[in-house]
Amino acid sequence: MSETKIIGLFEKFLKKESLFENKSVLQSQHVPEELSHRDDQIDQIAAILAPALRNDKPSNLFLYGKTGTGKTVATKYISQKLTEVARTQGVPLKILYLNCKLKRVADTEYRLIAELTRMLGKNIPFTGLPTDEVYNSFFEVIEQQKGVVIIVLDEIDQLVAKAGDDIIYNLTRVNADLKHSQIALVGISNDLIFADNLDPRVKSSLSEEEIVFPPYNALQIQTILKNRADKAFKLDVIAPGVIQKCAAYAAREHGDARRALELLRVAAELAEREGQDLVSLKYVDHAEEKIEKDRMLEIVKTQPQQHKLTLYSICSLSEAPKIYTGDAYEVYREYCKQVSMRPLTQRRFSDIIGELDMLGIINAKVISKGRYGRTREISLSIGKHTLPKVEEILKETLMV
DNA sequence: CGAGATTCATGTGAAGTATACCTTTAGGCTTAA
DNA sequence: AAGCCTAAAGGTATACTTCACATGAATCTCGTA
Repeated sequence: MSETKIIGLFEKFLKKESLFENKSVLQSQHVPEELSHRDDQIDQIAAILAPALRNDKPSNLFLYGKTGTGKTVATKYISQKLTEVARTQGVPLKILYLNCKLKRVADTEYRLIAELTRMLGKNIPFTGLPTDEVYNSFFEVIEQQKGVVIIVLDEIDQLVAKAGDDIIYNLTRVNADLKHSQIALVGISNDLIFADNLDPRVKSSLSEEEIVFPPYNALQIQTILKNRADKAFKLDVIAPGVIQKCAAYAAREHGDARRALELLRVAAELAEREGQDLVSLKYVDHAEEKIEKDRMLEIVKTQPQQHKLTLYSICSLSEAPKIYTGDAYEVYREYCKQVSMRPLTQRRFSDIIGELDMLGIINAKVISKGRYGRTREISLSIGKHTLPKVEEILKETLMV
């Protein structure tokens, strides 16, 4: 591309008016002024957490619901209001929000407590300290608050799956030793049956109160989208039917509002990039592909080397009708030799397959082939359009 | 022919090891009085 | 003498390995009809 051409492109970009009035309204972290269709839940949460304003410990709270049903946004919404009121009333109240899914941030006991302590302003090294030492620091900073601390643990199911439920138990018991402060837990889970596999003691203490977030239906998603679109876009840039289509797509997937918003935003971005001044229906389809692709690529990029190599082995077997752990491991060893990396044992390899499965990149289910043993049947859950790009990235970063 | 034993390939749990990183401590060096 | 830096010691979490045992249905075995 010649220089003049590039400059021409920039000029065109600047001349072209953006379709967006305020893009951040469509971002998933955005907390709107008004939350539609969640009045019941919000009232309940507010009622349960309200004692915090009188410096009493609120009940621990447990929120269930599929992804994109507004759990997180409702909690954040209430957190904002609560902290606001607390500040004006001079009540010492602290709300900590932490997403447990974040790998290498909050997926073990140590890391979780360390992160919480950091949030309260005391730095904790990533490793090296005894866990009870970290607990002590945590204790101290909590005690310094001299008030109620509400800890919101988003995607708590992920944490428990990886690190066990003692953490929660410990957290609920911390209160017994606190003199000047109290902590209350708010657990958020996408997994509806998660609590059933919990230690009964933990379960009873965590879910003193429970609130279920039902999925939105297509109509509700539409109103949500409309509300946000009005703020996010300039007048008349959305073709008729686009909002309905986004809502329909999302409703198909258990009423995931987050997904609907993302679809709308990405569709508009694509249209804008192509210099259109109208977001037409076809961009919604493109957006769906792009979102899927970006999500996969993001996950893949951030994997550690060994996981990448594991995934690459599976990719190169993806032509085969059935992939079994043993076969994948053979291929994996070959690649290890090629890039002169010391291969992991099959034991660990098996665990990594399990981890990749949890991430939703692959699908691995344990089957018994009777006389021919027991193994995992592995398949990729990467779409056709995305696979080449994924392989490319793996190849690049692995230098195969 | 059918119930029970066998078998295979790998899942899975527990315990041990290597590595990277933390704090503490002791010793040595510098500095200022 | 006090202050500062460095290196070693002692300790931890995490990722991984080693060892050992568990799994579960296709297949085999063998007694019975």
